[in-house]
Amino acid sequence: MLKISELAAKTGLSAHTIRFYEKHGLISASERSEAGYRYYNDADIRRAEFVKTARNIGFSLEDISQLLSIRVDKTSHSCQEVTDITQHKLDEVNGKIAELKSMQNTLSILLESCCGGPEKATHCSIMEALEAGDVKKSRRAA
Amino acid sequence: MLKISELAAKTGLSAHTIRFYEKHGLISASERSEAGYRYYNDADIRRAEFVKTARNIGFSLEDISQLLSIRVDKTSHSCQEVTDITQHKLDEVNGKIAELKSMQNTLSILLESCCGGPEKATHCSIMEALEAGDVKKSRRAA
DNA sequence: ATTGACCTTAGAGTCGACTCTAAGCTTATA
DNA sequence: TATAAGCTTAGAGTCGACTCTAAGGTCAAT
Repeated sequence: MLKISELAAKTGLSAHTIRFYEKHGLISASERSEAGYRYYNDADIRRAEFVKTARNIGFSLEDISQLLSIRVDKTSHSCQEVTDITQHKLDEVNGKIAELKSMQNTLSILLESCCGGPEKATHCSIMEALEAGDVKKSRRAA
Repeated sequence: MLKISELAAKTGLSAHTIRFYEKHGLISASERSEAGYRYYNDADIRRAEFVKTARNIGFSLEDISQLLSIRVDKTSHSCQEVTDITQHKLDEVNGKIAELKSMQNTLSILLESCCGGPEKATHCSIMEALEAGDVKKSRRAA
């Protein structure tokens, strides 16, 4: 049985974050001391580590919530449900990458065009490009 | 001289956003009607379009603020200042891409490992990987 | 017995970039 | 003249994931 700071040390989450996750239903302490201190057993610890792992991969707390509800009753859920969540996340990630690559491309082109020296910015080609507006649009998504 | 909704139509920003940008010192209307209506002249419009272009590329409002202060007095600023902002942004973008690629990689591996079918999730290899915690860490940055 | 480290809670604050609301003028059209 | 569309403001709300604060209770060691 670990106290909250011990679980924090073990998982790398902060005690604050653990309480925050509890408030949002991701984690809980199956026991409390008389004084109200949280005590985490092995199952609690495994669940917390599951959350940490999923978080590290990049799943949102909402995604993790879904994964956890599959986890507690695997026989009522299919592999497809799991891959759906994962695929959806991958699509999201791919979308963001595309967006960022467009930005990267634009920024690289701008940088190549400019001397970058101590010259006055009067004829700076980056400023000119921004004035002219002739830059690819890297639409930012929600 | 354009009214705010006309500037909005012209730039693709919303009137709300234009006022928001004004509050943050990015844009302003050089004239106001007796009733207080904003009126934008050519210089104002060009400035608004500059902001829109920079925003489209992915610069933050803070970055744009700096670019604008260079823009209003180019002789007091060097190309290097402009490239510094641009390079900094590019570094940031590259960092985010690296992060997302790591996520992408992890997610792809997970997806490949799972059948994704209607089978019960009891032995789902994605769930198992999350349980085991043996997944690459894609540290999310600030 | 006292210190100091650790625990509890509800609730507020942070970040960035909007987005919206309410209440009340103004202006254009029918 | 009445209605609707459009403008004004200050200020609040939104999103996600924390992060922190205040005020107080608990526990181990000296």
